[in-house]
Amino acid sequence: MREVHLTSFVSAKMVAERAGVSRSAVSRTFTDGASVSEETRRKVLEAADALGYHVNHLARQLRERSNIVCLIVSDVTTPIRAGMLDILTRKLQAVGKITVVLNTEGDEESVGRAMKLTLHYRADATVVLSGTPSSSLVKTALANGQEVILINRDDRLSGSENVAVDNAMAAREALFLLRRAGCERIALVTSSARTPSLVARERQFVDAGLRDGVAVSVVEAGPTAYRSGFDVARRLFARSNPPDGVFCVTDLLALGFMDAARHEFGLRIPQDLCVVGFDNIEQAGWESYQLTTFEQPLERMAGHVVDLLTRSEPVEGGNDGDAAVFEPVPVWRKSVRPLPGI
Amino acid sequence: MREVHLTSFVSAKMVAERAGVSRSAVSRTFTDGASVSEETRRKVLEAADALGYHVNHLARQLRERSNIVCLIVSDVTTPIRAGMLDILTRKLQAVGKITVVLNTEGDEESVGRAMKLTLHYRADATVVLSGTPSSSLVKTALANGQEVILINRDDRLSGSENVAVDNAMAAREALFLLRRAGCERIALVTSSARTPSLVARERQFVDAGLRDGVAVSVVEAGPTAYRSGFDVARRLFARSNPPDGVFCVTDLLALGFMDAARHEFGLRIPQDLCVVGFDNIEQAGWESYQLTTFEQPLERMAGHVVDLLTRSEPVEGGNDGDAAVFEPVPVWRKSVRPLPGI
DNA sequence: TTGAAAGCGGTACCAA
DNA sequence: TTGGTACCGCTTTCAA
Repeated sequence: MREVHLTSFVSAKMVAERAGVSRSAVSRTFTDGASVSEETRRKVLEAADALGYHVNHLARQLRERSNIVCLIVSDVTTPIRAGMLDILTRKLQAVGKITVVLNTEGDEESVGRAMKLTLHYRADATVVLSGTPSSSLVKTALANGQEVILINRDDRLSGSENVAVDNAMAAREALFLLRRAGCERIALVTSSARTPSLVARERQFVDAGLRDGVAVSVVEAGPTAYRSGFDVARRLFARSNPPDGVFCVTDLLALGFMDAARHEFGLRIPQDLCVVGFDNIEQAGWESYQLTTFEQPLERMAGHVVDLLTRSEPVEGGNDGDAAVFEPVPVWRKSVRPLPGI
Repeated sequence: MREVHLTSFVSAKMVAERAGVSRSAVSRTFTDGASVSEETRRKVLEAADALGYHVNHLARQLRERSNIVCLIVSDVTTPIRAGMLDILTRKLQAVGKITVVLNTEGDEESVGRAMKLTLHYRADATVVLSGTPSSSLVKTALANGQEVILINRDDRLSGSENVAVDNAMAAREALFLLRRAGCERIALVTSSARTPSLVARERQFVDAGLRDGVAVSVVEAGPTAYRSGFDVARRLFARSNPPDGVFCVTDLLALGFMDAARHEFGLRIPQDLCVVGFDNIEQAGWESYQLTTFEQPLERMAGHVVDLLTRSEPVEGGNDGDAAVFEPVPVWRKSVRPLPGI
């Protein structure tokens, strides 16, 4: 490789000229399974290397798919989101797709803008991690031959594919753990972000309580964040009749809750208070927390997304079947008493 | 909007046909400052809406820039990286650019593959958050008219632009804090990932010690992670003559270190042990840690990146000037004794 | 195996 | 203001 200083991308034409062959020859050299003689191929590769040529995949897509996947997401700094993003980008890259991250505020308008961008950039697929796109935009996307995959948004939008985690199962199990530990005043801490999957966790937990004949008090924190969990615990334990067993719909809330309980009120966990979370973010395993929680099987969920995007024959006009739902796996640590009365 | 079911993107031609105008008219309708009559514009917009048309920005790039920026990054789940990614995607979107996230392992080969992708996808710019691209690839990128921005990689690659944080300043200040607190056995905990900026922090801290006449013992943990900090503390405090003041080159290391010191050895922080971190990730402010640290001014750094990418006249053939360096801001919390002997 | 030509979805220029 | 035309970089078909 020698020359530099062009200030603009080198094209196949330039390579062709330098190699003394036709543009077609250059193209063929870079498409597998095309017929080029060893001789031409060598000349082309040499010229390409000298010029620093790379095939323009965007021009290529004028005929085929773009291999672009858009990820619509908010709260990227949140460990669970960052985790999902990490795994998805990896797996997508592994199958030759590139990921455009569209960072939104999660509100309808912002998500709408993002959806339009996915259309502008001819993404093969849109994967929605947060927020809910309007159904008309989903329809447009599908009509344009784009796949739409919704993750952990339990609202079924016609035509989209859905992958989700089994909230009901986690909620039931969480209640079980708390009751087995002998907790008598059980509370559910939820967030002000009423996303479908948070709401599902909440409702299922309360319902499970109803079935068991235990009253669950529901308390709404602020946004899904450490600070919200912290603040809500300060409120709760400053009042009479505070809970002795809590299910937080998110690890982040749980971690904040634990910190306030311990450092502001001197509560011991799990002796005085049992806490269960959800997500199994890395911090839940840190020595200061050792939170018992439920892990979202991100790896498998992302794998499923990739499967959907790579199966040979995408379902015409989208999917109307059920969501693929994955079982969260319980992660037993130390924030819940193992046996009653201990 | 009515019809659906096309399974492939709608083009300007289709809109033109439906609206009964020429392709040019459609194009003009969607480029600002073009001259179209109200009447045609209306017809076009109507047809476009009915068909669900969106301009193909990828085709547009055949003539102009792509407005794609590639972010090369590893360890996305790490709070500091997630934070950078969050801010950058936001700010880039705000100026009409979209972000392709290229998730790498940080090693040369993986970064090299990513660099090639940025060329394939005709990115206007490549921003490297982790790993170091080979200088020949950087040269190729620049030769193709792409801007290359390196963040926190102190190795100067000719032609690239650099933005970094002032490691020397933080290292000096960290030592000052520890010494003022009366620490006598000072250690530096670094990671096995010998990235330029980690190495700089380490070297500068040791040098500052030398100047002050205090010996600093350097201990290398595993990769930059909580667990590494934890393990290294277990090793250190199981031996004679353990440190009483530690600068960890990363908050994540510091947090793990604190947890092991407290929970495995019963050490009190800051009474028995002072700890200083770097990054100011969210978790550093959590009640269980209250880590004194240095904040990377991500907001300003990202702002600078965007400035570089949006200035009207990019420097021909790249930049060879100095890096833009930003001062980390000290965040005083509770992991260091405020005054000697307390 | 090769080169010429057409077409992918746009934009820009030109003459009407 | 409008439509026709050329061209952006690439792949594919077609004839040689």
